[in-house]
Amino acid sequence: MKFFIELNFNWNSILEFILARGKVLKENNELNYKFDISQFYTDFLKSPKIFKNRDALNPTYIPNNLPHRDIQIKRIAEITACLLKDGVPFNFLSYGKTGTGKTSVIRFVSRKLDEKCNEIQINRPWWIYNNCQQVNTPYRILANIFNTLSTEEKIPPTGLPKDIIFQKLLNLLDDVVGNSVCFIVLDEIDILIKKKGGNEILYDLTRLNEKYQLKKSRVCLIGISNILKFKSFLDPRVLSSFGGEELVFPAYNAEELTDILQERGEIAFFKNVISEETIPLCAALAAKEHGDARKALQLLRKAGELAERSHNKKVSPKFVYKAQKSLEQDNTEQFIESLPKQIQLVLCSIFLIAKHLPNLKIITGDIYDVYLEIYEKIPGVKKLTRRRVSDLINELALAGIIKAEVVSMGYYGRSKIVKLDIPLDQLFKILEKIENIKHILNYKPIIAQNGKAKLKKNTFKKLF
DNA sequence: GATCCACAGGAAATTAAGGGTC
DNA sequence: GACCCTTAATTTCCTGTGGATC
Repeated sequence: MKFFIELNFNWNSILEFILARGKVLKENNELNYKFDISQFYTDFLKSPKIFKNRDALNPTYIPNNLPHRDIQIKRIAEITACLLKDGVPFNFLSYGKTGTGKTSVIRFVSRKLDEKCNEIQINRPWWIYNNCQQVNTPYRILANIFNTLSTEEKIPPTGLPKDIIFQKLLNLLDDVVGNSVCFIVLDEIDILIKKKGGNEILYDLTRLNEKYQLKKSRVCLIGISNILKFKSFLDPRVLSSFGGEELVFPAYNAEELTDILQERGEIAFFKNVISEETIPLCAALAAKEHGDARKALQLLRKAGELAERSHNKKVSPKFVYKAQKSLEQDNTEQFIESLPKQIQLVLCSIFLIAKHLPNLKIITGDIYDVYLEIYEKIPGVKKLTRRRVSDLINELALAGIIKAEVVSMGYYGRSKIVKLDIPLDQLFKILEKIENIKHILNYKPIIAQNGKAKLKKNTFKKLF
């Protein structure tokens, strides 16, 4: 499809071709092909066994050794060690980009600390993990902590006043945690802070020990963030509660990622399954993406699975390249399919303009106009305002589906120029799979019907 | 230098849904 | 059942933007 773009072919004819071809292939497939699941399992069993422990490549797997994180492990061990002598560790913050081992190091230290508590026969601390991307309202954070500690009573998703839950939590902490410490780990804490009430709940949690006078138990707060500058959003009172304790997790380089993959590979695969060049290649590809160890592990796992499916005994570099392509496609497809209907409609509006007017600079006003033309074609979808559609465009840009750049055209106003960041044909194939959307894909927007893009007082004329 | 355009985007208000208490 | 509470999604209102044009 790349050469189609370069030669500037007419998209209508291309899409008609794709549609027609797709239809023929589909019909042929339906007539001649039947998937034999029993045979598939039989064949799968005959394929060489290459995975010894597949879970070792999961991001949640904590190995017995974490390479290149000794400094951070030592620092957290120093902060938390006082617990072994009846002390209360300081609250602290950890920073680092995605896949730099922040959560893994904390889980690793928590496991070692638990083992030591068992060894010297003192009460083990509680560890409560809260990912603020999923649980990010004050109410839900309190409910999550309560529900983790409580085996009987559970807090519902909504309904109770916050102060009631707070009081229940205080009682529960003393009952369940007893004379020990409860570590509350707030992953992606920056998301919480940007939300209304985020600073207040942090303030309350950091003051549990003093202000609310827990009788027996103690609480220690650990904040984890991907954003180095997030402290600027913190309330000074909250910031002071973290006592200046901070840990930075630098990104891994290719050599460090190679070491990590080497160790995990030995746990995950049977001996001599991985080609010599495979691990350095995975490491190099992941290092390009900000040294993300999670990506590197995902790549190695997918490469292994592809080799297994094609009955190969070796995980060679060709499977790494295939895995990379497959992961990118899978992620985009899954993401778009899981989007709410309204945002899918906005994306569909952009698609229709790009399809029918490939040379047009797409602006927010055009997108909204096309959105107004198509939203009624989907049952149960109500019209959104321009303001909301503007936010949805931003969400698509944030997800990397489109590129959006604010430009000023002086006397002709200010708008956003939007460009698709994935190939048009790939987007077509994804949208075609969405039940309520697929029938709109052949619609021709009014701006394409009369051959005139939005030109208010010749606005954006110079952009053509 | 004032005016204008077409929005961008922040903040507060509103709405609907889910749930609890009395 | 009335009322209270929370949440997420959305609307409404508003100010800001920045460079071409007047």
